[in-house]
Amino acid sequence: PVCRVLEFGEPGSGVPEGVLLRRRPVSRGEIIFREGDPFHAFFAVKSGSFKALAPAREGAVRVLGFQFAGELVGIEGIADNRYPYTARALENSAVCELSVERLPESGKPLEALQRSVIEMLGEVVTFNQEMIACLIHQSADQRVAGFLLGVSRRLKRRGMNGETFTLSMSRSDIASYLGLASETVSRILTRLDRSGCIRLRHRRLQIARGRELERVAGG
Amino acid sequence: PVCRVLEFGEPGSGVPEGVLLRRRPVSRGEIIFREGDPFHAFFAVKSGSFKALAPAREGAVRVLGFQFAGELVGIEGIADNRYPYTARALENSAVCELSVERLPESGKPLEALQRSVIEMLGEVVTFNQEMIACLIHQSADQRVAGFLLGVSRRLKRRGMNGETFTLSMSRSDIASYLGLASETVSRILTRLDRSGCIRLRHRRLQIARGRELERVAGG
DNA sequence: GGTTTTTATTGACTTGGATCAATTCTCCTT
DNA sequence: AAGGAGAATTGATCCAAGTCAATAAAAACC
Repeated sequence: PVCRVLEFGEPGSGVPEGVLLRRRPVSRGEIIFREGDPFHAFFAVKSGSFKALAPAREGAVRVLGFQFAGELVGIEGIADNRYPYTARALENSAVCELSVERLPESGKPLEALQRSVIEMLGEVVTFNQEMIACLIHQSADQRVAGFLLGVSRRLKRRGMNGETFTLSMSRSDIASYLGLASETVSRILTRLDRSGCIRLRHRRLQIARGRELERVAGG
Repeated sequence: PVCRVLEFGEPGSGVPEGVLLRRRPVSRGEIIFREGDPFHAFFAVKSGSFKALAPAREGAVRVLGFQFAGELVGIEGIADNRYPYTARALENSAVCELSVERLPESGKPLEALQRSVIEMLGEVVTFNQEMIACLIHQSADQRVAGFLLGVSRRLKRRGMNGETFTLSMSRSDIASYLGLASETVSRILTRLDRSGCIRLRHRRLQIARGRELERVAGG
C-alpha cells in the first residue's frame, strides 16, 4: 500500500456544525495563527492551501504538513490551549473559523463534541505514526512518489482533479516536510518526469502513469 | 536542549482515579493487548517495562516506544476503539488496568474525563512531532545519546536511580525505535563507553559523565 | 553443566543522499 | 520591458550509516 505521506489535519468523522464564526479570505503568505498563540478556534480550509511550520534548529523552520481545501487546521491546539505550529497560506485562500467558545452553541452536547475532538486527535496520532514509519523505512524516491500520490488522492477526495494540478508549495517545502534536501527532491522529480511517470513543468503536475508511480512509492 | 526521544505514554496531568480494575503481574514476553484488539482499558505500569510494537514491512515489526513504571500504555486506542499497537512486557512486570467502562464511576463527570483524555492525546501528538523532528535532524550518535538520557530522566522522575540502571530492551529494540541498524547502535554504545561518557557492560548502564552525554545529544 | 539459541560486537565494504557550487528559470516589481 | 530576487536544476564530491559476514558473549534450556 502507498505510504500515507499526507492527510494531516483531515476532518474527522464528526466535524462540529453550526459553529462557523465567519468565512474570510486569506492572501498568499498570510498567517492565520502562530505557534504559541492561545488556541481559540480551528479552521476549515474552504479554498487554497496552507502549510504548517514549526521552529527547528537555529532559526530554521520545518514544514510539518500541508492542508488543502476541505481539510482542517489547528485542532492539535485544543489539547493544551496553544497552537503547536504556525499556519501560513501557500496561495490566496479562504478559511472558515470554527470557534471554540461557540462550540456549546452547536446543538451537540459538549460531551459529543469532545468525543469528536478525541477522534480527530486519534487520526493525527495515527498519521504521525505513519509519518515516522515512512521516515524510517522509505527511500527518498518512495517518499516523493508517495507524496505526489497523497496530494493527488486528497484532491480527488474533494472532487478536484487529481490527475492534473498545481503544486502550491516549493521544492524546499516538500523537502523539509519529507526530511530531504531540496536538491534531492528536484532530482527525483526530474527523474520521474524523464521516466514518464509524471509530466512536470515548474509547479504544474500531471500524473501520467499512476500505476507506475505507485510502484515507485513501494505499494 | 536534549531531544525528547521517549516519554511515550507518560501520564497526563489528569490521570483518572478510582477506576482501577485490578493489579496483576505480567511475565516477561507476555502481551497485555494486541494491535487491532477492541479497546477496553488502558494500563498503568506499576513495575517493570513494556515495548509497543506495530507491524512494519513484510512481517517485520517496528518498536514504537517503551513504557516504564509509572507510565501509561494504550490511551491511543480510545480514539477509534482499537489498540493501534501491541504491548509486550520486556521483563517481569505488573500493571493496573484502568477500565473504560468504569470511568463514569470514577466520580469525575464524563466531560472532565474526556478533557483528560484530550490532554493525554495532545501529549502523544507533541511527542510524535518531536520524534519526527529527531528522525529528520539528529545523527545516529545524537539519537542514541538522547535515548539514554531520556530513559535516565524518566527513571529519575519516578524516584528510581537514573545514574545506574539496566536497559531492559535489546540493541535491536533500541535500533528499531530510533530508526537505525542494531550494529550502529552497538558501535555507538561502544564508542560512548570508550570515551568515558557511560559505563556499559551488557545491559547494565551507568551514566558516568551526563554533561558530556548531553553535549553529544546536541543540547 | 554443557549445549543450543539468541544477542551483541567488530570489521570490511558499499551507497544513498547531503553538501557545495554554478547556472538557469520564473515570476515579481517598477 | 528590463532588472532583480528567489526558486529550481544540474554536476561533482563526500561521508554517515546500512549491509554483509564472521566471531564472541549471554542467556535459555535440557
